[in-house]
This record gives sequence, structure tokens and C-alpha cells, in this order.
Amino acid sequence: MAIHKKSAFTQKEQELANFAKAMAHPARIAILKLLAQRNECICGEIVDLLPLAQSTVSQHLKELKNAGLVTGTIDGPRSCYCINWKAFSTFNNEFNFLFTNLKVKNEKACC
Amino acid sequence: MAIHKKSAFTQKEQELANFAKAMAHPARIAILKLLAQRNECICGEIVDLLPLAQSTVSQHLKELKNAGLVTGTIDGPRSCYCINWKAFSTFNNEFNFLFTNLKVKNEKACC
DNA sequence: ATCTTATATCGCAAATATACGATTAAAGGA
DNA sequence: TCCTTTAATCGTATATTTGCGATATAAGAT
Repeated sequence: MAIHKKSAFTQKEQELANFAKAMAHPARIAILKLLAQRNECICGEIVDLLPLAQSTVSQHLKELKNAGLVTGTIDGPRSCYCINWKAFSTFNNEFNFLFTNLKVKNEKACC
Repeated sequence: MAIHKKSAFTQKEQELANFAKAMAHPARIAILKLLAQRNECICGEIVDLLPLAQSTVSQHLKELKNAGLVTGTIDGPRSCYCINWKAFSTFNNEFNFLFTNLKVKNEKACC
């Protein structure tokens, strides 16, 4: 069952997994890319740039926001999203620490 | 529905998403960590180190293998897994290229 | 006050993922 | 040959994700 024994794992393991989960969909990667390629928030437009229904995009944005990767303010009929670089690089560092640093030491083909 | 309109996104977006998906579970993060912290493959033992049933661990390993993050050889009743550093750093570079490089240019708090 | 526009939320259907017990398979030892 | 050990696979229950249409909401325009 999906009893999700997440509590059996460490805080960091769960954090990294949640981060990965937030990125585990091409639509969300695309959204993050759009946000990253601009120097400012994107207010509107996002839906027009994706091949998905408005409600679907809104849901993806919500997930990115819940994961902390994106910040957003709702301003009446107009919303405004941008990447939360701080949280983003925190996770990136964690990721690199866990794997890339070790890579230097190991770099060895076994099986 | 989960009609997964993945085809509507670019190859790179899908690749990154698949990579993230493979890491999107604390158990798989834990497995990767175990594999990374050693200088060699882990043959056996993995199940003992995780709070999950043998069949569940086997399934997670299979997913990591499918995603290309882990290589493995089955040697009769004994299997042998280790991290595929090559694929791993390819993805890591892609990730960094997409986001971290941009970060330097942007670093700007908006909303 | 009503209409328009942009976006969030709800409700549902279908696909996927998670977990585990049971079973299978395959090699080595008795 | 039969038993043991180790790990993959199958079957199944349940949870979560994905996607969309319909609806709600909220601000601005008319």
C-alpha cells in the first residue's frame, strides 16, 4: 500500500525527496524554466505558454509553491509568480553535498 | 486524467523530470546515499539497512536502475548494485545549467 | 450594478506509485 | 538430489498524481 513510510527516513532524505517530487513532472520543469529565464516574476501569461488547461497549470503552480520552490502573490484577478532562489539553492546544495562531493572520491566503475 | 501529456514537453524537460522522479522518494534517496558512501558496489545488505520489505526495496532498486542512476549485475542469488556516476553527473549538470547558472544573473527578490 | 478577465478551487475519472506477502528462480552447499 | 539463501517478480490493496471541466472568486472596466 501507499502507506508511505516516510517517517522511517531522515529529515534530509525526506526534504530532498520532496524537492525532487516537485520537479518530477515535465510541466513543472517547464514552468520553473520559464520563471528562471526571466529577470522578474511572471504575472499571467504562464497558461498561454503551456499546452495544458488553466486549472491544471494552476495546480502545478500550487505544488511548486507548496514545495517552496516558487513564491507568489495573488493580486485580485492577477497572480504573480517567481522562483524562490533561496530555497532552490538550499536544495541544490544539499543535493550536491550528498552526491557530487562524494563523486570526486569515488569515481570508480564497478559493476 | 493522468493522460500524462509528456509528449507536449521537450526531451530535456522530460529527462530532467524522470531524473527527479527517480529521486522523489526518501527510500530511493537513502539507497543512493548508501551506494554513494561506499567505494564499491553493495552486494546484498541493502535490504537489511532499510526499514522496508525485501520486495519493496527490490522494486525501488529496479526504478533506480530503469532511470539509469544505478547499475547492477545479478549474479545468481546475489545481486550487486552501484551508482552510475556518469549518468548521475550528466543529469546534475543539466540541472545546474538550467537553474543554478541562471541564478547568478537573476538573484532578485520580487514577489 | 453588471460584465469581463484572470485565476483558484472543487469534483471526478483515470493513471501511477507504494507496499507487502506469496511465489518463483537461480546458485551453492549438504 | 534436495535444502538453503538471496533476490526478482506477481498479485493485489490502497494512496497519490494528473488532468480537465465546471464553478467560485475577486478586481477592474463599463
